[in-house]
Amino acid sequence: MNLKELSDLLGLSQTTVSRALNGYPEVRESTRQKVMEAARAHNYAPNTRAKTLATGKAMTIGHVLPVSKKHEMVNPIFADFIAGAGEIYSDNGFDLLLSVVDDDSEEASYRKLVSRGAVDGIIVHGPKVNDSRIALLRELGVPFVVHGRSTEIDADYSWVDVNNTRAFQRVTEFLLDLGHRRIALLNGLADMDFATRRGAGYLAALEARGVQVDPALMFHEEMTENFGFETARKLLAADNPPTAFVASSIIPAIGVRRAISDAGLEMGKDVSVVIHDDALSYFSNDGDEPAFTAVRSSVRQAGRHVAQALINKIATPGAPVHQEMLEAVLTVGRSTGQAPALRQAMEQEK
Amino acid sequence: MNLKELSDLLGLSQTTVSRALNGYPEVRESTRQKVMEAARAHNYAPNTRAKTLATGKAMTIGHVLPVSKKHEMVNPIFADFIAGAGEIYSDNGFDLLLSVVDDDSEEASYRKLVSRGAVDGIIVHGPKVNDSRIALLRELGVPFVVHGRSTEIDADYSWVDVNNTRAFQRVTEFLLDLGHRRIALLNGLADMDFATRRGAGYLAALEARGVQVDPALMFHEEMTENFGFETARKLLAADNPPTAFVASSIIPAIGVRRAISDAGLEMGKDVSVVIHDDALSYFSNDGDEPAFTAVRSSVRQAGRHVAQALINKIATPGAPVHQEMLEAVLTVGRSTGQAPALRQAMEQEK
DNA sequence: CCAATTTACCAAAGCGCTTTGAAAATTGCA
DNA sequence: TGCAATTTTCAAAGCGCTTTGGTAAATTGG
Repeated sequence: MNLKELSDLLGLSQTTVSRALNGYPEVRESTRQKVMEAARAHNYAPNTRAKTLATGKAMTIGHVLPVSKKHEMVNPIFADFIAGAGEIYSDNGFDLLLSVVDDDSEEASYRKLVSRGAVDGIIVHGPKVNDSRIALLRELGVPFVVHGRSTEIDADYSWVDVNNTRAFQRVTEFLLDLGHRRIALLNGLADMDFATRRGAGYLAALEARGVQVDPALMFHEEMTENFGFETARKLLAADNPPTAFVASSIIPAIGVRRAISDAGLEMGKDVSVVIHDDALSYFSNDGDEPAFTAVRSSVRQAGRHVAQALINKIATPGAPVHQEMLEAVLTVGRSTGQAPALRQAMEQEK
Repeated sequence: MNLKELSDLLGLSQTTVSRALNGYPEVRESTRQKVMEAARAHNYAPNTRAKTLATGKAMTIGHVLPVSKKHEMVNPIFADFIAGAGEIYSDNGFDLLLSVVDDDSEEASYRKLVSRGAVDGIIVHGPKVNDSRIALLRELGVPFVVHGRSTEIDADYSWVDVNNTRAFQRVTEFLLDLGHRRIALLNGLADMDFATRRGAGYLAALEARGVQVDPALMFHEEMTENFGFETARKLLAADNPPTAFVASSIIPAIGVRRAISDAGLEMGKDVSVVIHDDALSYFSNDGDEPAFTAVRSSVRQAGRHVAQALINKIATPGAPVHQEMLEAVLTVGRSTGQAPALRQAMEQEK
């Protein structure tokens, strides 16, 4: 069923039917009712491609999912983020175009998305330090919003980010307050912007307290369960092991937990663990007393915010950039406790 | 830059430029070269919407991601599946349209996707027992492929599925061979088709060996880490605890592992665990001796197969249905060992 | 060398919609 | 009742592409 057929059926012109359907005022209310009803009855929905061609708006948002064919990693926060963004798109009549591209052809993929006129706007995932995509998208003149930020780029662009530095400074301070001095950091890949900021927060906390930084306790890797496990296993078996771990995501933290219990130690007593919790749906870390002490910031919520910001940007081209900082909430769970040394000292005092 | 501008620039007609670009024979090779070059130089790519309008093909595959607003779950295998499918789409010039919809309006969403002419084909995720979407999509006459199958529907439709029944029968037999008799099953939601098949495999193995089935050891729930943890915690604390667990995914199994070590037990010795491993990228369970004994079947690979099947179907409308069964590989890891009773018996024999 | 092909290109129609500009129908008011 | 103002409807153009049905130019064969 297309517009012509529907309007022939109703004995009206395509113009009138179109206007009736799209809520224009210059059509009698009784006519509109009839049209609406007929459309519903015949399951008519305007052809997307024709409509977007005529209006010049694609009503589509592009997401590029870079997937390395080498290590086959696909970011686990992606699904939750998309779910959040997708809710907003549905509510606003936008489609979501997902482009899965090989790591090294990401830029070409953005270019093509725009020159094909396939999307009205783009969301940038996982910005790196000094990310070249920002300059590219500005050059292409397409509206975009970054989930995260990119250090060293001072151009004005729209972003929604968690205050990573502050979050990691807080959890590190929290561990320091508990008497921990050797604190390992399991961070994301070094070129990722969020990892840089988290590292900075961690260092700021240590330095503010005059605690010596040990580079041998700082790790940058793909945030797999195995990374957490192997790193913690080695550290715990070595001389002078850390008494606490800061993990960039719940996934490596699960590996850390495994290594701790394999070593016959108890998490929250012998070794403390704090995490950044993205509130992934299959790894809920909530309740009165969550498994992990965490700075939490829902990535699904971030998806909603980013999507809304982009839609606003598309609706109002001239508007100023949208820059939004989300604060992470620090929640204490069962994975942290006083450093063993401090506990002993306090017991002796008694 | 659009076709008209490009052809004016070249002093050629739109027809010729279009044909040159699309590889038709009736254009001189030297002209084609010139056109190609100019297109590249000016970063011309044909407008997707105009092109698809003219050809009548959307060159887009639809995926519907149902997201319950209640429990906010988004299937963690989704991202990996999409990554696999997306690779195939990219290679074949298809776009991926992702529709995030609320649980209860999923059907309406398929309807609209088709009547809007937004997609050439649809992939069905997470089929339930007697899934109504199959009848719906047949009625709509749109090509589709199901990732999984739907019991009780005998209509011919295309699917790619893992042999879930066989896989779970095998792991259950494996545990029985090790002397386990009380084996808990942590399955997915009861209305999911895969859960039904897995349950059937588990039961078939027990029955074949004449082992009494204890319904109190079978659980159907959303496959979260917490489900695994809580279930195992309670079972291990109760009278007559199971000596082995079969988990439908690595995620609840991680919870089971946590409960085991919290109870002061050792996985692989006191309690055995086997899993279905979807080979999620952030939870690699491979290497010489993986953490978990598992039946493995890469969901990313499944994504590739499903996507390819759908593309073929679109290209050849008359072709017979595609039904493909993937077998899962049983790999022995560190999470399984002889049942304590059997071990004792064998030690006495010596 | 000229008719018959073949080659290389082009004008225009059409995909299904929105939107402009105009016409027809209705209403208001003297 | 008559005419201007207003409301309602319509025909046709246009969005950027593909494709049909040509035509002129180049090539071939006898």
